[in-house]
Amino acid sequence: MPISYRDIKRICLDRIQQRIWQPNTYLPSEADLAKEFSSTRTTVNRALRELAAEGYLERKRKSGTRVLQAPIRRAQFAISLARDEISARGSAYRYALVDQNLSAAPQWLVPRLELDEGAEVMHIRCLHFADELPFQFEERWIVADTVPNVRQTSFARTVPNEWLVRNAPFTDLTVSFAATQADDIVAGFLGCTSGASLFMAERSTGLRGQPVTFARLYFAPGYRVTAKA
Amino acid sequence: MPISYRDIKRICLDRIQQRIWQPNTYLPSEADLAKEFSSTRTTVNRALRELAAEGYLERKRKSGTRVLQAPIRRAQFAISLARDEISARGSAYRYALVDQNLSAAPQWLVPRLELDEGAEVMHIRCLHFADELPFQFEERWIVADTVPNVRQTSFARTVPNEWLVRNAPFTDLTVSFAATQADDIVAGFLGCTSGASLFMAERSTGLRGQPVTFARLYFAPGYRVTAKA
DNA sequence: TAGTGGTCTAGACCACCCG
DNA sequence: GGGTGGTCTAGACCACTAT
Repeated sequence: MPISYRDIKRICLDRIQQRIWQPNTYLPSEADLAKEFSSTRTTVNRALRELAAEGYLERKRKSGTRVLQAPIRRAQFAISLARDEISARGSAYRYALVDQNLSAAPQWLVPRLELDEGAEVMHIRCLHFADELPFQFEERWIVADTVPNVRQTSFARTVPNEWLVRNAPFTDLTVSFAATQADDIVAGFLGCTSGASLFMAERSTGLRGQPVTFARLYFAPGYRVTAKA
Repeated sequence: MPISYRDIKRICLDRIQQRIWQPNTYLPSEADLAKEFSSTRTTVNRALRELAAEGYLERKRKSGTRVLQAPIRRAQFAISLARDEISARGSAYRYALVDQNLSAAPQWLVPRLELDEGAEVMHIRCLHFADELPFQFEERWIVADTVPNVRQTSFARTVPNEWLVRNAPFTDLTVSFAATQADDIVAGFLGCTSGASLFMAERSTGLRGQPVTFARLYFAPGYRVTAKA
């Protein structure tokens, strides 16, 4: 019964984590490992390639495969739809539109999305509730030239995020997290005190270089985002 | 000249993004695609496997390969050392210890790290400066039983994070982000007003189930973390 | 039961790069 | 120059699962 690349991967990871293979030292060559495991170089290659992709190893032609001192661990934060996040917590989801209107992009947004001066955007403000408590206040701008349908769309009953997934494919995504202070407006919508410290996410997407949408998501106090790596 | 799996991957990604292959529909089988590209199934397999890993496709035996409606985009935040983050911005880095002391773990930390009641921890408070401005205030607890060396270590000139990388390997990592309000102490160290809204990261690591360290990182006002996907 | 992806083998050529 | 990883080919068997 042949040994699988998964087995080889697991064995190698053990050796790394138990420091049998010391940080900053070189592994045996693929050919040698293949002999050791009675396998082929193709199979060993896949195991090591994946361990390198996961940040444990660095591979270079001729030099060989080296154990990284501090494994580069990338924490992944899944930025999902509010509905999914709330459902996953076992809470009831409700959406509510605050208002929407088509107008020229605000000045600060122009450089941010690399818009043309005076480009039309659909501005939407809305709320996401978890068990009838405000969970997230969302402010979003959708570029009308890139997503023409948006001019005729009412978001009274349609969640902007979910509509976009179906109607505006994107290829580029940038997400950032920051802390901010609730102003009177946001505080009102989230039902918190003005000046409260809020977790904020900003998300912009584009389609092959063309700007699609920019969103600011204000989370109710106490929110945190977690990732295991 | 044979076609590479990268070429195939790029062509397939184009077809997905241009909706030539519609969301929720099935791709031709690997064997058919291999014919189309005058390649082999092995090569096509690698291309599709990677696209699936990146969240564009879902693959199942017998059913085939399906285009996902909303590509699952995972934003990756590299959690790096303060020194690296500050250097990357082109600023000068400086470290300063506030204090350190060995004592019993505070009550709230016990369940958090699944410690034994009364376990000894090294408590460290320190600062990271960028161009002489406070950048991050760090409060950290290192479990002495898991990392015995810590009892004899002075962090006056040694950055805890960097020392841990060399002396305490870890296998498990949890990171979370939240917003918090600066109390008087933190405000003093960061040179901001008390009550300011701060971005906070919490990071705990373990070694095969054993707790190693827990850290709270308070960033100076205005900090944000960004990821492209 | 049949079709599809998952994986392994055995061999080959090549690109890169250190000495 | 020579060793190492990167990749492709051609073929095979198997595991899963829809029908």
